[in-house]
Amino acid sequence: MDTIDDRVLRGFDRSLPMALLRAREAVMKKFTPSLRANNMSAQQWRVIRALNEQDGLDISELSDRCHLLMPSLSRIIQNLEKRDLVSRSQSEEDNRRSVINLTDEGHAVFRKIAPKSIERYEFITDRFGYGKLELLYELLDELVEKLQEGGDTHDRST
Amino acid sequence: MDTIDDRVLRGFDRSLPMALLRAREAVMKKFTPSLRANNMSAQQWRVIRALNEQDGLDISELSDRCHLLMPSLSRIIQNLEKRDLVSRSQSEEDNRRSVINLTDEGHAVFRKIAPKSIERYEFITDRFGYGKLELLYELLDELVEKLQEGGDTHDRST
DNA sequence: GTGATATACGTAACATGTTAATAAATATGA
DNA sequence: TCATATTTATTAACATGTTACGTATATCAC
Repeated sequence: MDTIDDRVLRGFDRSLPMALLRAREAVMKKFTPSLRANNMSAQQWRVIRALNEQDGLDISELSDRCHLLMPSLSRIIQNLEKRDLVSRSQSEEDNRRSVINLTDEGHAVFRKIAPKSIERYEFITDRFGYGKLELLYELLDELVEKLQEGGDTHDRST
Repeated sequence: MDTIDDRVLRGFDRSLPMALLRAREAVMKKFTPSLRANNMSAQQWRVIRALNEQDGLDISELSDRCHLLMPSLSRIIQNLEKRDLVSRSQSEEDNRRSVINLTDEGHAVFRKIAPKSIERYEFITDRFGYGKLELLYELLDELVEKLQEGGDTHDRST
């Protein structure tokens, strides 16, 4: 095994990205079947859920809120549109923007899946503990915040 | 906004999968350019890194350690093989298994990228704090453990 | 107003995620 | 031994991740 600069790279299975990935997989694992039973991917569900919270978002805002890149979202919207779960209209003030709305059928799908999502959250809170869950949220938020704070000056690629 | 069973679904941007996703994105963000500069994807790097830790793994073991599904890994190995970063040989005891080894060129790529990875870890530790980082690891591990522990009986899809 | 810039959205091309189906080798049990 | 089941790996097909590029509209500088 190669070592670098007299330092050793953190053990692979102890790396932060892997730990986060594993946690995400564990959290999603038992919820995905509920989605698939309704022909929904996790990403499509994110869009539906975001629109349920606030209807009439444009694609850029959806991209931000769902953490989906524009090209992915573009295809996802087309897919959902084809299935009549969302509808698209032109913005009045800015002709570049498309405004996306949840159709009645879209709302129906949301109401069908949401209880499963709530169940899952309750199960996780139950198993892991409310306090630890809140602590985890705080740590994750703080991590993101600290990594964004000005600089990252050791990398000039931006 | 629809509500379900008198309960409301946790705010979208406060959901656990999203928090984990955001954290992972933040952690990876400044490291990806180092990978791309060497024509490496994050997944390809995982494979290289796993093989550097222990050479001669078969594809199933790589799948476990890298958290890559077999079909993805199958394509990734083919890609790396084409670029002479890994080599493939047949297992003696079990003719179904392929044994994957890092080539000299593969080791060279590892040694080229690894310092950037170490830098990134040090930066994160510096910004976030060693204690908090360890606490985060513990919480993530415990979360995975608690969610796996027998049952998940509220979902019968397995 | 006109021309340069920036923004919103889309497509292209390739890599990966994900489920299903398949082939080949091995293990199991009658 | 032989049929059957299991394991290992691949491919197919489609959705998504990711970067690069194109197009239309909007904004800004002058």
